[in-house]
Amino acid sequence: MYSIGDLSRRTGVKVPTIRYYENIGLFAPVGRTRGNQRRYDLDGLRRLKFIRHARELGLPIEAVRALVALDGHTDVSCDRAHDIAKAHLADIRVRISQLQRLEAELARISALDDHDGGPCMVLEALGDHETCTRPH
Amino acid sequence: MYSIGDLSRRTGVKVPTIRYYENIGLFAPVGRTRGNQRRYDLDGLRRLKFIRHARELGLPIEAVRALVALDGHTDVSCDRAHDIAKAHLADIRVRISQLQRLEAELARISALDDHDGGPCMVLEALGDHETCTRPH
DNA sequence: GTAATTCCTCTAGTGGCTAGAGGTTCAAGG
DNA sequence: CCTTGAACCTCTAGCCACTAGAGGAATTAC
Repeated sequence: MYSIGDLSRRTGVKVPTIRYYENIGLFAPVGRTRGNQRRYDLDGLRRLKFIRHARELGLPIEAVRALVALDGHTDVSCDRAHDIAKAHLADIRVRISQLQRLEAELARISALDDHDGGPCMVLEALGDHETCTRPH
Repeated sequence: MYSIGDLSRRTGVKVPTIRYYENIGLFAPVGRTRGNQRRYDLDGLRRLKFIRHARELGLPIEAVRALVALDGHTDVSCDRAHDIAKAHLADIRVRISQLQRLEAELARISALDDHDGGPCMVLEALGDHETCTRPH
């Protein structure tokens, strides 16, 4: 059996975060000691690793919750997991596009040369929507 | 003079957000009416447009605060604005790289074919850090 | 036995808003 | 002028996913 600190060291998930996951009903210990300390088994360790990895992939907690609930089920669960992964992939692609547009605009602003004694072109560009070369 | 609703309609910044900006000391009205309503002048309208644009560029509030404080100052402020823009650009580039790595990993997972009656490979890949083809 | 470490619960904070409750003021229309 | 609806006000709390710290109990190592 593992203590919460054991799990934390083995998974990289912090102790308060493990407690948080229990509070939101995502991940529970198998039981408590007489001294009220949480104890987890090997399956708990495996599940926390799953949760951590899914979080690292950027999946929101509710998606992770859905995935955890699918564990060990049928082909229906496989389709569901597939849907979750694909939806998340699409979200990430949208976000990348947004950031790339921002990058282009900031690169343009950063490249402004303003050492001719006039007003600060960088400051004006940072605050002026009309000078944007494209929507962002 | 503009009311808060006037400003909101002219800038696209919501009324509660304008109040929030006042609460955090970022943007204040020039005064109040006898009925305690906020009133803003033309410079206020210009400043809120600045703030909105900078936020849309993804700059954190504290960076926006620093930029607003630079308005109308010397070459020193120009250098400072330049630094803020370049630092933010670097942050965005880091974030894009991170997301692109995530995208690649999720694309790999989404492409897994698992209809041969075995365990769900998508679900396993989503939860298993060891199967990652590269760090993310 | 003692001291240090790890555990516990609870509260509140982070950033940047957003939502809603309950009340006041203002403006338009009859 | 009166009524009604819209716009204004303050205040509290929530969103998401943690994170930090206070104060105390349990466990472990020497």
